[in-house]
Amino acid sequence: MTNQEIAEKLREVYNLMQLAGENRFRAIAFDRAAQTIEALNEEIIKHIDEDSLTDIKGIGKSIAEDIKAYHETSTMPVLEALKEKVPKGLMEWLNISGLGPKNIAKIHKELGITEITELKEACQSGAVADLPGLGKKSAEKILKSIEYLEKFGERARLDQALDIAEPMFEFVKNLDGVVKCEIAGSLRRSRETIGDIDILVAADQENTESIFDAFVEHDLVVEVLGRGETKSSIRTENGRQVDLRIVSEKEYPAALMYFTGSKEHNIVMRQRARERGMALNEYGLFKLNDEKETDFDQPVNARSEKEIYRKLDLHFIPPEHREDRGEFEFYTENETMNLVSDDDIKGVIHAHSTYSDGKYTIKQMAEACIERGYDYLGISDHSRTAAYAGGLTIDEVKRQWEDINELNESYKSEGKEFRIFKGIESDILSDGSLDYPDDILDGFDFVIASVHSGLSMPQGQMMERFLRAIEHPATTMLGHPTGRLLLKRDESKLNLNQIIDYAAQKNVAIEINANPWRLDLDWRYGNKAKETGLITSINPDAHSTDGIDYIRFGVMIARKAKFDPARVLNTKSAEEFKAWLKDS
DNA sequence: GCCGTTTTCGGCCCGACTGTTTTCAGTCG
Repeated sequence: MTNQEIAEKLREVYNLMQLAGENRFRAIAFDRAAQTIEALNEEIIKHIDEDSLTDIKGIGKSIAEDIKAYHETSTMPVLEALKEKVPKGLMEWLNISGLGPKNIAKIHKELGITEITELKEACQSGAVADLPGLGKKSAEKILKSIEYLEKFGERARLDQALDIAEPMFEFVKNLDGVVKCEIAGSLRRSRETIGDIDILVAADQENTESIFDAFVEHDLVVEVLGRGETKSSIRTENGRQVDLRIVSEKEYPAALMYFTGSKEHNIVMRQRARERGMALNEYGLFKLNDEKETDFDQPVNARSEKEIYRKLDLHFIPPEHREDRGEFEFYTENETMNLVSDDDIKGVIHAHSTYSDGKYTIKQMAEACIERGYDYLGISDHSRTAAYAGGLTIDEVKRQWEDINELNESYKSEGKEFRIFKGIESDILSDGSLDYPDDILDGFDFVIASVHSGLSMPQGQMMERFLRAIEHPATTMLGHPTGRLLLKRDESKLNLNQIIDYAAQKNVAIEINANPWRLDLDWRYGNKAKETGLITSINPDAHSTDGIDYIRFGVMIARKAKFDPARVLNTKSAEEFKAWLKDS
């Protein structure tokens, strides 16, 4: 039983409670408990064994009992009771934007339908529009949302979101009257998937009309979802929603903080303001009046996000860390955290060539690295078991080594500092062994051990497999530990906290696979990684020269996961990297 | 359902926008 599994169950309770019309705060308690458990640095099982569940903030007697029941019986009474009450199909309706729990319950109750296909029909037939409190426009909106949901999904990957957000941002930034402009929301926080895109603008009131006009007429816009005095929303051709919010220059810092989120971070910030006799909203920081209400006539002067944090006894919290996962404790004590940045990256580790399933030769990949200013390339093609990906036989490995030697010598003779390291992405076989005999493994400069098959093994077996791979003296690092593909394939069942502990102990790194489909190791394990001193490597897993640029996404995630340059292998120079490989 | 050094009961962040309403409920972030 993983933390993730328990969190999912609790979140299911939260969703079903909303649909059942349960008390809002009771429902929220389950959501908060889920959030807390996801952020734990240790396994929840430990708390069950030690009977210390209620020591965790947000978990009281009742939820502790639910968790224990689930541990013992694989069922949760509160969840089972809700499932009796709420039809399963309705859960999916919650993903339809513009349709919330109240109206879902109403439609279900009045029309007796439970499936999205039925909902679609009811919208088309006019049955939904005839319900009290709903109308023609509501039905149309629901229908359209379903269509987009079916076509594009609920969320987009980081790279997909940036492809829309960046041109949109450039466009808005340069409009007449725009004084300040930034991308806010989950994109500013470097989340691995994005729901919608938020752009914030500071402008004088007389210019807001024309800015909104230009925004809703942008080429990427296919539908205007809303247009108000301070906010407009549009949908782009690839189904993403973009919100543009315009505030005055004075309101900008508080608005930026507000629209950056996360929701959980904002809630804590508002609580902190209240504890200090102030109120924080998107317009600014204000004093409270005698009735403990926001007194808009008494603003507290704060001209930047940094100053708002200072007024609430905090140092500036970088957007990446605004998730209510320990940032308040850290930035009370510390002014900054040293975080890795793009400029720190010196080399490219984990790249494929035409020897296996890469599109370009080793030389072409190396040239692309040189062009981008990197000092070294670690080639790591697939190992022999990965036949589907052209995994290398022992003979091919030996030939590749010769190729690399030759290339390195030619760079040397040309007076170039650049060098190529010999690596392999070795499959971790089902019993946890690596994919070549030891004498071959010893010939590589580095070995990335990855799982590519049997991804859905039971957790116990999978853990044995991973721990054995970590133990192997040839293993330099683990590749994409969970095997997930974002929005497409789930993580393998793992106790990652234990894997991190063991890897750190054995001086084995765990990569942050920077491919935007993966972004694995997940940033949520950043606290655990920091605590254990785990080393990572920001690896593009490049299958082409363009793929090298994935490093950008990896750096975003590494920052979010609180990695400083010293704990990132490829911030080392080639010589330092070589020395580290020898020592480890 | 959870929480607490003003509290063990009574709060729990808060404002914009929309659609369906005649003053507000639902949804969103």
